[in-house]
Amino acid sequence: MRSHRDTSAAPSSEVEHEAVASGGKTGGKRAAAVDTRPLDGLIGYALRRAQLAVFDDAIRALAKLDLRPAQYSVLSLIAHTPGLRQSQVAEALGIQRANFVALLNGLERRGLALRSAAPNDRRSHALHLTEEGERVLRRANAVVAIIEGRLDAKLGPGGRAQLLELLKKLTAAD
Amino acid sequence: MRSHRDTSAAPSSEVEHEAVASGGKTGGKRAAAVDTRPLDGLIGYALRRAQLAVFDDAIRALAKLDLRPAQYSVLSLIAHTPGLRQSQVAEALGIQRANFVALLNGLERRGLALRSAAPNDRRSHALHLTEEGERVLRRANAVVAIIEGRLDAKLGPGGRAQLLELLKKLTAAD
DNA sequence: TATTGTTATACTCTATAACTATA
DNA sequence: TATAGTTATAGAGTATAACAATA
Repeated sequence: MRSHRDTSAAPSSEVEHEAVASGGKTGGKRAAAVDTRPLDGLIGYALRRAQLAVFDDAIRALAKLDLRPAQYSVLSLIAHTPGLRQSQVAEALGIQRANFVALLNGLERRGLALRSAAPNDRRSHALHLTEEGERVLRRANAVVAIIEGRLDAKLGPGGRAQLLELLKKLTAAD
Repeated sequence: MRSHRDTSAAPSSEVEHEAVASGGKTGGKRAAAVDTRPLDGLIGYALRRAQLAVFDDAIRALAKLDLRPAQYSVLSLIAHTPGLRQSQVAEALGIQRANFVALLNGLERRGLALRSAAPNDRRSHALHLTEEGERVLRRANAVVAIIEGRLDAKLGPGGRAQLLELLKKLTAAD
């Protein structure tokens, strides 16, 4: 997608507007990289860019199983604790229960998860994975392991533990 | 607009709840926290939760200036490098140039930024902040400084530099 | 009365195709 | 032909109100 841009060029604050008459067709008109230093030091900005970069990868990889990250997380939680109710899963993942309905409909329509009667409350549905759901989840777990492994390579030794620790501090309530 | 609900499908199999162990403690009105450990170790998941938590705060704070994070980042870049063209700013922030139009329209309508004639290319618009835009940006910078300061308190000494370093590694192209 | 699942709705964000005017 | 800005549109994601069944 993005063509490689070289030319770092010194971060001079003087911007040269002229030049590069750019009449050339095949030529070398290169877009000078915009100076993003005003934002680079912000945790919020760095966090957003990193999250987008990581999810870009994850979304593409999981798409091969026709799964989106949110669907994967739902399958994962249900598999680990069968019988969870919709509200519980939705709240744990920060999804409004109203929006969780369509998400679960999709998983159920594809035969990956199912709603069954909850034991003590006839308002609730207990959630379970089907055998197909378990199979898809296993394949998804393998995909995720590869993605996370690539991130480890980028982070270097000890990087994962360090990063998880720091992110946990940010996520904790005030 | 997805109003059609799934009437078919749903393997409607008999409700087979054999030994619905109910995950352990049934009863009790306390909302037992869902076990999210299957996800907690994932960089992707931790990154998303942290980003949402941080932005939740940032969105609320910037809303007092009627600014959203994306608008703030645009004002910030234009202020630092006046004369940037729309495509440059959009690409630097990972926004499609088509979507950047409405964003900039909003800033221009409010008198915070303006499009002026670009010197060498009559297709392009050079972007600048108005004086009001500079004023709003200064107030926004103060707001952002407070937010980032709160994050520093959570991260502890050295935490910011460490986190920025790790996030940079994740954002870098392969 | 309160809660669970549900529907409907609206608003933001994002992605893509196509147009225009320039280059 | 290619590029900058623009329009239109569609798809996800998200937030809120309201309703029926049940607690």
